[in-house]
Amino acid sequence: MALLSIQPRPCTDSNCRGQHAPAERVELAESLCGERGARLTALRRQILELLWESGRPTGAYELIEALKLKDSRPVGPPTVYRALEFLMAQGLVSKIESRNAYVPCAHPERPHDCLFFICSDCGASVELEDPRVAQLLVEDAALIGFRPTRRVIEVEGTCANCIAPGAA
Amino acid sequence: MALLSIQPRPCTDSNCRGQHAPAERVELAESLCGERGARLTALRRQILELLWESGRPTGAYELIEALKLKDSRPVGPPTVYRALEFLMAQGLVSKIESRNAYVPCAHPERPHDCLFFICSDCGASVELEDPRVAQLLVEDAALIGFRPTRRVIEVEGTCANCIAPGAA
DNA sequence: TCATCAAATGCAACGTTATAACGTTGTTTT
DNA sequence: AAAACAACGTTATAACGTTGCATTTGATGA
Repeated sequence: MALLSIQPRPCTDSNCRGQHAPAERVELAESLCGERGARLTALRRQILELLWESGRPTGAYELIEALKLKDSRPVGPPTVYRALEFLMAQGLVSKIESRNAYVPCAHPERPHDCLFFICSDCGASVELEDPRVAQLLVEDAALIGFRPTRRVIEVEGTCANCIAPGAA
Repeated sequence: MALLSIQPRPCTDSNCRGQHAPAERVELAESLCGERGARLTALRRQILELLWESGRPTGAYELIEALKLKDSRPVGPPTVYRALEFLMAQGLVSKIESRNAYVPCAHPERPHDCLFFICSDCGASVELEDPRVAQLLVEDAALIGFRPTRRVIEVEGTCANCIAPGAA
């Protein structure tokens, strides 16, 4: 259970290559929800924190376990899934479909069709924005008269760390 | 259960805009497996047929039901999942991750990183190839030192038929 | 302050998707 | 025939997700 190791996590977004601590990210979520009149309750906030602290796509049932450890509050699956639904609706979290797992979004402040690169070795995921890909998908959709609503782009493979394990 | 309605299915692949009947597609699969020394057994073939006949992403348990109806042979989940695994390994079938469902591939004769457009209304899916998207993903992966193995690109939305229901 | 209402959460049961573990069949090779 | 192997069958169970309803919480207004 690496869920409780609080670590900054690299943000490899094409527009932003700094480092962000979970706390910082959660604060941003807080203020965004404030602006929008959406309620980031204690539970929702806690789940978002866990996702930031995890550093890899995390399953709903893993979150349930982590919440049990964190404050001995037992939470059922519906509760967690509802919280995830809220977080996804706010653009704060995305689902990794190929893993049935959830990741926090680096840039919830703007609409985001992200690419996810997921390492088969270590399980870590990296989020990237590429407007060129988004544009091509729009064009391809138009070709067949298709009106897109949601995009899922996930690339599985081996991340830089796991290719060259010397450079931890 | 629309699984047993045998219909040709439009192939909207960027290189091929004709129509293909399921039988034709299964024959191609047969000959490909022959060349490769892979065994397209009765069960595997039957599942591939069902997928071509279905015309939309189809779940493993739906296939189990369809097999029951088709020849009163009861088949368990592991059997179906193994057959799907084989078909995917041969490039004959892809999994639609956002639906937990499976579709036959229009062009198993060559390696294929396909885009899938899935209609939220009618459930139909259309397969498209776009080398430009593939190329961008390769570039983006290189940017972060990532070595890709598998790509999942799925666009949900509304298909042309469901946007303009007059033109059935 | 208190009644009220809606949103959020708790809870039990259930549904769906996928795999583990182990046994059987059937074909090929020797 | 016996060994070796691939495919398939069977049972159970893991993993993921939802429904339906009861309860709590928190904002709003008389």
